[in-house]
Amino acid sequence: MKPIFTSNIAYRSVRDQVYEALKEQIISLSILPGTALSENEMAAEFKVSRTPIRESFVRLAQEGLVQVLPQRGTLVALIDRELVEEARFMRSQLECAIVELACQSLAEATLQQLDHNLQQQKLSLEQENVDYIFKLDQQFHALLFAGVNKTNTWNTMSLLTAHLDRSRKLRLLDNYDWQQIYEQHVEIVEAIKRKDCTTAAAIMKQHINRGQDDLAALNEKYPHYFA
Amino acid sequence: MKPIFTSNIAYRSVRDQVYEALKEQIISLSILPGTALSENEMAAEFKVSRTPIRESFVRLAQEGLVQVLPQRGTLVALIDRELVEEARFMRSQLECAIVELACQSLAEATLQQLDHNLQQQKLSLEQENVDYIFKLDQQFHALLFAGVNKTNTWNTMSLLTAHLDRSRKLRLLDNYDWQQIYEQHVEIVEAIKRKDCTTAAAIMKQHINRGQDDLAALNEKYPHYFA
DNA sequence: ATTACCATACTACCATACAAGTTTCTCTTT
DNA sequence: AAAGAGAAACTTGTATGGTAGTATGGTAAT
Repeated sequence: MKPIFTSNIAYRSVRDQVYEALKEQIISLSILPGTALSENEMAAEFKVSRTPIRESFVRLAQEGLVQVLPQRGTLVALIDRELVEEARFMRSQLECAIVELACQSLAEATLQQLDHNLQQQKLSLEQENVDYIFKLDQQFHALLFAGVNKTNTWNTMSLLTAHLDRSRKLRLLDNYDWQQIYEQHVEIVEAIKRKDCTTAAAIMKQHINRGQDDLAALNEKYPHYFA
Repeated sequence: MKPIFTSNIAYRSVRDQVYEALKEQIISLSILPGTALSENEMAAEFKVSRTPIRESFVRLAQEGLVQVLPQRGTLVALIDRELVEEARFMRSQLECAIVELACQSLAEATLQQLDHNLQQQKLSLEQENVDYIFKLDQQFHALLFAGVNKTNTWNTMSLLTAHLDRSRKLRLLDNYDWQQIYEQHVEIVEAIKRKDCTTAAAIMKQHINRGQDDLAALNEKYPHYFA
């Protein structure tokens, strides 16, 4: 009688697994901009058929992370400066609004999570564990959005900021300023605790727009990674 | 010798055509929330195989417009109030920022396009051509974003505001306030021409958040369309 | 040496076949 | 009549085959 859900509590299709794996590699620059991605090649690599590979390409193409040229090939998208600038604009606007909301009301649980995150950041900083810091940085901002019930906003924004992340990653290859980033994170949390909207937003704006001027230099240095 | 691009200046795959057609129908409520979409059915309807249908579903699922239940079926997503609220938040923040940018500098060509758009709005208003007004409204805001070189921001935002559009469409089925919408559009353009940032942003904020309170009533009236 | 041409080996796109899980209906049993 | 078991008709997920367009490399003609 009762159909009810019989299974699949956390079923993840091959398509989604491939999508996530590729996306991670593209954003982290494990796969460099401009690299050719053949359906057959990837199918062989992941030991699956072309179908789930293709469908993951469809998703990545929608986000602009790969470029599909019909009958010619699929490339990891080059870094588009226009996209990077817009991603920064979007992030700047939204993150500032979020942090002001956070000043008005933020769950106690979230504050604890933020503190915990900051502790881990400090640790990773001492250990110079760059990859993990990158993840913690992402998580820090995601926590702020989640804390004011704007998870979907974060997710949507992330579709564009993926491009920004790629340029950030490129920049951080030879220029570490994690110390400053960490300190700004601390200041932001402190301002939130004081409910000091103005300061929090000001630091956030500075925080997001830091490194804005380096983009042209990166383009000079790695011209073949840019569109 | 010269490989060059031999063809396909504006080739659109079946997948993309199906995607666009379905998306339009979902947002315009031609296909109602909760409707079952079978791959086989759609394949028969569009007279193509399941493959391009499936791939269009993948895209729609990524935007949250359809919900794929493995081995069970694919549904047009119900309207999620949380998504609608967040879409409104995101739009409010970004549109206000955009209109302020527009006050600072906007291409003359864009201003003309806006004026032309407003004329058409007025005409459609008199003719009560609702569907076309809806399109013109979209175009009006898209023009503002394009005028300050934030097309990608508009496109990314649209991924979330599609959900908002659906609730707006539902609301407009029995409640026409296009006159007010048109007047606000006029005021916004006038403020931009005066380079009056404050007023422009204020009206825009009001413009975006109009109808915010109706969502609960809609949920009451059409409960089976909501999640 | 250079150019034109053609065969070949790619590519992604679409169609189809098979697999595995879910729902629904029917028939049997009580 | 009600309930349970099982077959059949769905569903989406994955694999594979065929097609058309593109890039490449070799060959022949100039």
